[in-house]
Amino acid sequence: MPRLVDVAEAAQVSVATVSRALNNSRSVDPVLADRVRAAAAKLRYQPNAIARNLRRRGTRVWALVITNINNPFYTALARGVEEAASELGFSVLLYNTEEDEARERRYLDVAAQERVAGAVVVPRANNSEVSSLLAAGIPVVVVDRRLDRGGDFVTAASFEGAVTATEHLLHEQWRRPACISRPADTPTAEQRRQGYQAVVDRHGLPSVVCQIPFHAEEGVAMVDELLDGQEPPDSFLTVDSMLALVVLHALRHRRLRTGRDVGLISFDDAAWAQAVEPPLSVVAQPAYEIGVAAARLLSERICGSFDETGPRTVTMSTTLIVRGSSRRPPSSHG
Amino acid sequence: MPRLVDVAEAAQVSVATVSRALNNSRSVDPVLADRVRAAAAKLRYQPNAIARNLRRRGTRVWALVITNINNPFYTALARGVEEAASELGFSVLLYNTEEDEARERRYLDVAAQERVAGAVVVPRANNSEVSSLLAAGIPVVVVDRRLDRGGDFVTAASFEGAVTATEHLLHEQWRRPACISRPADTPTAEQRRQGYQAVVDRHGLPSVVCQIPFHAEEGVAMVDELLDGQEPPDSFLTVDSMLALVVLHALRHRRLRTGRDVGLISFDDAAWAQAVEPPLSVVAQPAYEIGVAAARLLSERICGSFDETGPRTVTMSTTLIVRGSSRRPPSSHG
DNA sequence: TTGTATGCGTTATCAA
DNA sequence: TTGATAACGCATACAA
Repeated sequence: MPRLVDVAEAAQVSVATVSRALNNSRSVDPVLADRVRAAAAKLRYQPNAIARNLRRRGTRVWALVITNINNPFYTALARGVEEAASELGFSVLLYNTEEDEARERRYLDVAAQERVAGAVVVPRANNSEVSSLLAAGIPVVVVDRRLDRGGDFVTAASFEGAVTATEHLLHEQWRRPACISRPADTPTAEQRRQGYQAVVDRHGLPSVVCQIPFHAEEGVAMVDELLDGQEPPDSFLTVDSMLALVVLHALRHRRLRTGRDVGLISFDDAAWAQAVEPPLSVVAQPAYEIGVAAARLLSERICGSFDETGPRTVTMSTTLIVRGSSRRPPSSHG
Repeated sequence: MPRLVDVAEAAQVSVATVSRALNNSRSVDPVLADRVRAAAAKLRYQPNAIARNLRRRGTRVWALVITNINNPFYTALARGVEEAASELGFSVLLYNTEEDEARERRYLDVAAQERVAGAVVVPRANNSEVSSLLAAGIPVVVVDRRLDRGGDFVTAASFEGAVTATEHLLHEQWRRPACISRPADTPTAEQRRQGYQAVVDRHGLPSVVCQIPFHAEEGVAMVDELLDGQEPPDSFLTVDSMLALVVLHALRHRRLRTGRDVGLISFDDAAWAQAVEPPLSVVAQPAYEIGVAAARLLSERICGSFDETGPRTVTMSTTLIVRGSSRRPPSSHG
């Protein structure tokens, strides 16, 4: 690969002039600049980012650490981050932790070693450690799941969304809603569970919570168990779209239909939500916008415009979208 | 951030020894090595990958260029690439082109400038240019969509998969299958269309092809138009799962039911395929495995073990999974 | 405005 | 086995 010196030689100028011309920094004679650009083009010169980074003491790369790339919520978020990053001139390193602590730790260390300019992180749990980044002076924007000690934070209003969803179920006259959630150390899932709990408590209804591990094959079996219980739930709030699929699967086995025999509402407006019959009611999160917002905060921190500002929190509101799956037909009341 | 010299000072040795101890290269006195490791730990030393890369003249980073991160097929593929890369000690830069030529070009240039060790690329079209990478001596593994001039290539058997799917539709006694595809410069979509075409041609049936742009809002309208035609199709083969959603949407409007009024089979076994009623028949592609295979080829090229070997092609076979949506009930024959 | 020369933090070569 | 030192390719301070 051609280097700056090669371009300099071809253009009959010094490396400094080439550097200046190519980075259009300061004043450089238009004639020389043209000669340099021509030479660079002819040689197909691509600046060496490694050397540039070393000299500038910083990369143009962000780390994006997510827990599950198969979850459409996170891919939408990733799209937002990547798009915003790209517009700001940053590349994005993708790290998929698969909800695994060891992997998360390793990835955060690697990101620190790569000297990323900043990181957007969905922590596995609320006690995850982003200190290797912070200690290196690398700004971190925590996303989706709150962190005990982190930097800026962007999330959706999980508690409120769950409250709205649960109240909606009750309003539809369902009387035994269950909450299908995730392990209790998953901040967002836990907040949604609490929102659900607050509502059923207030109505003096029993709380039925099922916490399904992320990698569980037995998710369907766990819901089955619930349905086999003495007083099975008559409706469900699932805290992510993959759990909605689990519930739908369990219901199908028993020929139970949503929007008639049981109620169902889920977090996340998945692409398929309107393809099932009846269409799935959801609490939609602005996943893409969350990603973009995180990117904005990160870029501000990197520019140093908010050096003295403490951690900022951006909470996006969720949207209740009532479709068919949560409705209770009049005939089945009581 | 502490540097090698800081560790050296703390451990009372030279930088060379620190470097050797930390990279456990060559022989270094166990006592000194311990002292070095202790000092490094105490200082929370994180090696500076930028400097290391400059010195070693190469990064431990791959570029992954995909066209649409919202397509579950590509996220599954990305997961495969990322996971394999991580095991091999590489980080992955994610570039999402959104099927946009200019973005693709820009991303490939940036990747070249970042001096990635290799790239896994889903080209937008068959005339996409990966030359900026190849010219830089960066190995490229092309994935999913064939490229006129590229490196190694990993894909699924699109033509054959489409043949199988179309034959299945005919076997179920559907008589006017349509192919819902993508613009003709999308290699994989085009191969699937050709597979479909080969079968209908052989049976003397009319070919009904609808090419829906990637970002089209009017997808549903285009399918509507098909259904409004003089002799509307009685069944559909969609070349990706997002098109299946489009068709399902159009059918719902007309209260047409798959597996009864019309037949439907789609490429890609999306997570929701079994959640619709009836469950969706699909031609499954091993997306994750394609990603892993691409990673393997790339790593072999990087190691230089296949320097003299010409471009290799790996074709994974697809799997026909017949569920309910493609069935034609006996009552509706003829 | 241009050129020379230095240093960014490592690794690797070479001599001790 | 260890240490001093020279690159790696670029950006910039400084001198011209």
